[in-house]
Amino acid sequence: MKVTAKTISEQLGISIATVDRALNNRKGVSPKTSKKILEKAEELNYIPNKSASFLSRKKQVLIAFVFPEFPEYFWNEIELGIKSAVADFQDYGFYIETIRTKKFDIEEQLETVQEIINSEKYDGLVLSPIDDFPFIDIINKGIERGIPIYTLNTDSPLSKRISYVGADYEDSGKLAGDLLDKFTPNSKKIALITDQINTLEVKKQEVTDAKDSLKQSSRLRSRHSLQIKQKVHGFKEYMRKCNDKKQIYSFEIESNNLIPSIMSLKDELSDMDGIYVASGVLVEVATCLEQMNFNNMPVLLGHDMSEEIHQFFIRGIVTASICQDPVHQGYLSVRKVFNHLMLDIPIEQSRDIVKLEIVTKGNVKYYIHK
Amino acid sequence: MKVTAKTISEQLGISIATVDRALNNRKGVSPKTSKKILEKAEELNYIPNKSASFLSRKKQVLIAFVFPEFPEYFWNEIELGIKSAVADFQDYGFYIETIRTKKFDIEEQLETVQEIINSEKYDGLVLSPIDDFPFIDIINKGIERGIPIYTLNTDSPLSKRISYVGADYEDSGKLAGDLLDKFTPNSKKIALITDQINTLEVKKQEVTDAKDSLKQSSRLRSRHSLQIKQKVHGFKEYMRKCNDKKQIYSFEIESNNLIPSIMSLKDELSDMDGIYVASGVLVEVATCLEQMNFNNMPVLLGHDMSEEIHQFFIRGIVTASICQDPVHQGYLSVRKVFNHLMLDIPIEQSRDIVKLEIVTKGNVKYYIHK
DNA sequence: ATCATGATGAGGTACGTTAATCATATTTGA
DNA sequence: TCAAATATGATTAACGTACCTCATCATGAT
Repeated sequence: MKVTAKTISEQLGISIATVDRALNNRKGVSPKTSKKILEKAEELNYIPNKSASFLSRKKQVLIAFVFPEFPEYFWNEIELGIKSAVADFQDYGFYIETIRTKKFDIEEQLETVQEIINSEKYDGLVLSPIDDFPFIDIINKGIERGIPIYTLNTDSPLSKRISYVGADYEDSGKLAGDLLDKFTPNSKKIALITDQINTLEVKKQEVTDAKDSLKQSSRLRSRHSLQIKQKVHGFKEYMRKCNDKKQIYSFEIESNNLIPSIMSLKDELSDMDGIYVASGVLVEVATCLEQMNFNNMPVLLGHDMSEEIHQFFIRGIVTASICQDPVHQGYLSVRKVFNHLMLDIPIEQSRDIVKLEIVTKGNVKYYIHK
Repeated sequence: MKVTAKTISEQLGISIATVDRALNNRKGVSPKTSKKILEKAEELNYIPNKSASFLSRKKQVLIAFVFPEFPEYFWNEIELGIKSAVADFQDYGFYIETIRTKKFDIEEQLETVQEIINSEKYDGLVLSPIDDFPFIDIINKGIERGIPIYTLNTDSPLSKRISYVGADYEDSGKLAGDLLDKFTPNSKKIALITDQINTLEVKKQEVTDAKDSLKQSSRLRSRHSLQIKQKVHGFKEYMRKCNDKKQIYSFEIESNNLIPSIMSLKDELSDMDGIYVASGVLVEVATCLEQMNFNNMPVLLGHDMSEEIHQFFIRGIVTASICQDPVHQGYLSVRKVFNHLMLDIPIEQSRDIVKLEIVTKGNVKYYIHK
């Protein structure tokens, strides 16, 4: 019943040593013999025992995970997923260290990544870049120095990162359109709310050295993150294609002055039928909306989950939220790296797109832990 | 960095043999020494290496999974989840066989389970019972004979099954209420559609022998399955508590005459604002509704996912569906049994409730494979 | 003093794979 | 045809845990 390397060796009358050489394609086996062995392995459906393999190989791998501190709830959930994956894999000699950076501080994150690469302590790096462009160069340099780099939750698609695990934000925006459409069947006015991040202004050609992008700190500029741009594009795309009766009003609020800048929109928001908050300020918008206390409260839709948003669900202020199960996302990202580095499953520049899930009052309890 | 049994032995100056005896609480260790060793293990955060442990123990476990053939799409997805879990665990000597039974044939399923228990070939049994009552006795008998029995997707809560992995259907009905409420903000008339299954009429006291319930085959009767009863109860409960403006009209259709009995409801359905299909006949209801082609198509809501339902999403006939990610559910059930049987994680009569997920046209692609 | 009992140590084997060494073919090329 | 290169076999030692036997020593009961 159980097929081991010994089974193959016995059935073919070839020594285990040679079988092993063939299976791990080490030198010293003639092509004929090798072929015979591999065919037999196929025939018997031989699967090498991972436990024995790792035990024997005694390979140890340490991976660094770098992501922001905020939104706290979201990244704590991600960390839960990472932890549960580590529990599964640490027997195989696979270890992980997580390093948190400040949310909006792109320079700190760049420095942290640079330090990690320089330290040569880690066998791999998983990163959630705050912005895409400023990281292209540092990622590519790291890859060239032989350290595998992956992205998580946010991507830097033009870099040479090995793989991305996270959502398709274009799709996320489209789903928001679909939902708002369904929640406001006969209504017309929809608000789209976004805000910006502080990032480094970088043109691709002009950066040739990772240190360069650090030197450019004077050129900090506010703009939409890649993620927001994609959500907004998806949302508008959906509305254009599927629903030409609705009118979209876009509002830009100030990141460092959230509540006042939302409150100042009171008049505009008063006759909206629905509001879509594309960036991570759903709690703030909900807080303001509750204060405004309109006669006809608009449908409010946004992203992500937290204990606060939970409360807004219960009070009926927020109708629904679009989430990517962060625990699963964390687990998946670890698994991806494990497969690549420990099982030598080749990954060529890939994207693992996680599910978009719809959360309302009715199923929120499955999305809140503790 | 790495803590093994040897580390403990060296730090305490006690031989590995004794350390091992203490860690696996075998006899031959004085309480003092044992305490010292266990405390040291705790202090060093010693985690026995699963790989080495399983390799050494050479314990082999074979589990039988028994579930219906239909709905085909759903159970195929479950099987995918099971397979991926098996891929993770087979190195540890954990094997699984799946056995499919006919959907509505409760007698066949009882017989299959009896055969499995009698064969003594399996070290455990995971079962998705078609109905709850008829399985109480056979499960209890199996448990008494020492074979661990678990339920999956549908439960037999009054039996002594070790654990249940699946949804909370009461909650599922409530979520349906919540959604329908949100999709039909200003409307009044809601249809609730159900159908029945053929099951054995069993009173708890009267069955004392598993064979008895087989002998009673003449007493086949139609009634609502536990699952449907719970969904309907949850749905009505939600509507009662949260929305007294809506009127619910219940319709019972004939399981062996689906399409005609739905079509006969044409007049009643014509002025409904929303329809909730609580049992697994969403495709049939959607088919009929599309044919009826009302001026004001009602919002149609049901459960589960399939390629057919996908198509109805695209054509706008079905608005949303409430699902439990079947792949994950399958994976989870395997993991549960693995933890119990291989890691000796004690489970006392437990329920693992899986997430309820909302699927619409906007995120359906994440729920359809191939 | 003798014997049984239990605690402990020492040492070994096994699990399946990896990987090394050394010895023995067999083939290849000049 | 002989040396060099390559293929193969035989043997062995890890990896960390589980579990077995045998020897030793201390304790307390008789």
